Amino acid sequence: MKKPVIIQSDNTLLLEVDNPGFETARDAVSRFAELEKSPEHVHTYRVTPLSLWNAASMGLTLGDIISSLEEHSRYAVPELVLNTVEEQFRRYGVLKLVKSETGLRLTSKDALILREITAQRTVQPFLEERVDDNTVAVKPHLRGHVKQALIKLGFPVEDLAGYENGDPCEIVLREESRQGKKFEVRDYQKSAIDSFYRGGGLEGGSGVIVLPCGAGKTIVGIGVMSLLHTETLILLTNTVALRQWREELLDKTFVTEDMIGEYSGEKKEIRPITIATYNIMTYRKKKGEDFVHFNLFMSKNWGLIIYDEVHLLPAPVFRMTAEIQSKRRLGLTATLIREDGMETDVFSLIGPKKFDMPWKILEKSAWIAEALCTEVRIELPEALRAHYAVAGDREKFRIASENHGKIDIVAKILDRHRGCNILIIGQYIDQLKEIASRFKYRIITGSTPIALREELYSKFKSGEISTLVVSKVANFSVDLPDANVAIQVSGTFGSRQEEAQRLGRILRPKSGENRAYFYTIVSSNSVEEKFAHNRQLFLTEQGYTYVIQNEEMFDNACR
DNA sequence: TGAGAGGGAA
DNA sequence: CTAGATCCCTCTCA
Repeated sequence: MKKPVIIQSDNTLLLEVDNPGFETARDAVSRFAELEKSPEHVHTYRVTPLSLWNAASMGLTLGDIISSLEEHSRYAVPELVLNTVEEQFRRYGVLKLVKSETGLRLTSKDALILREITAQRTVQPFLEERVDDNTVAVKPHLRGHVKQALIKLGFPVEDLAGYENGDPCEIVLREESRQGKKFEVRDYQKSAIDSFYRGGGLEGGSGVIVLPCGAGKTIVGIGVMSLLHTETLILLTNTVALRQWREELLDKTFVTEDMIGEYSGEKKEIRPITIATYNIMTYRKKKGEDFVHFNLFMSKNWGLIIYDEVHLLPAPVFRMTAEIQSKRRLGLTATLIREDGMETDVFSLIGPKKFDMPWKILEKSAWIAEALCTEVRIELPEALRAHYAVAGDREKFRIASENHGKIDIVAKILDRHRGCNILIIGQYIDQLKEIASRFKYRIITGSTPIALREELYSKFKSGEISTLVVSKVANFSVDLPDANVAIQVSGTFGSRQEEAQRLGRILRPKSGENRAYFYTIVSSNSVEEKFAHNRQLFLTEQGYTYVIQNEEMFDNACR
């Protein structure tokens, strides 16, 4: 039997999808390589420095990686690839930050590399005197800056300088939630908590935990808090998430209401456990002035800072985080991918990836629903084609996205899943309004008042309403109820995390048949196809396949 | 005092 | 890059 992987000397790995060894190879390779392209038959992964460093920090050894490559490769692994893998992998840990009695030290067993590095202009401002051949003193308050500068030179630092303990705060998990339901931390959540707390040698260090939507990231955060027993600052994206965290804390721990503070536009409470939005942290009176609420970081002796949805962290919060490297930091996310090149900042300032679990494995053990993804491709109607041909690039995307023909497909899908809880998700308000009025469904957009949203959500939950039309609000609002069918009629310019979030909407485990359906409708032969494809990359990496159908195939499948 | 609209930011 | 959503502040009105 031919093996599934072809390794090319440019560090890309080609995986044959139809090969019987595909799944095993994919699971092995995705531990240390990133998915780059995923057309039908051959998927391309790339080994990057960052993917190797993350692997290294998760405890994978060079031997593991090389034997994975050799095991799945059809031909001999190119010498060039072996060399780069080895060189990049070894760079993690060449430089270490440690604490001495007198301060912070950068050390390396390799005196030559240390000399070369410390001669760099980008690093020098953060350094003090040389101690010996293998040691340089670092300005203690510039710990984050030096790490950022070094990773940009290609040398990720292993930060062993330790952490300051914050003020104590007792956080004890309940065995029964306040509503009387039995509460148990799931096995994979325990492993996640454990790999954060013990991984890397320093108790309760810093790093990122990656878990799919619906897999209980809040519980992981709370679990870590219950090990550290310290005053904690929690940062998150919006006020709905804020309330959700608060509820979970009250429900799953013995923490009382007066211990939890809300720091947002409305309230400015600072309590042993304080929950704040990123937005307020980045607020300033005028452009270029100081951040008004920066002091929140210093206002208490925090022992742990939790960054929810760490992939959305705004740049100023990175800068603030550089200043507080002696605090323990936990990042939570469903998708570590950032499309803006801040990956190395996450790595050096929050920490390396500590835990990651393929969605498909959670699906197998029924912690999340099984998802069937279908991409339906339809032609642009004759009337639009002429207009499309002469339109500019931006306009083309919009024309393709709002393709009228999509509405007929929506009708067919609705027909097929009669009686299910269905969400119709899209990006353009006009398009969504049209769909809503044609099928007589209620619509929720950013301008829908909170009270009305909640009313519609609860009707949806109770089954009074079977179908809702939602705009981009669906990407953010965590309290959007559970559905088993999602129909995506348009999406943004190829954001992988958006697709993941949207699929996450329907992944909460279902009673009965534990299965969910995700449809995305795309205009064929248009710019939309390319973007749709890019959106799917992350999910493909996680092992989901999109069944691609044209209109005719889709009709046949409906019969 | 609180609700609600409007503006700016990223 | 779009269009959309969010959040925070300030101002106004009752």
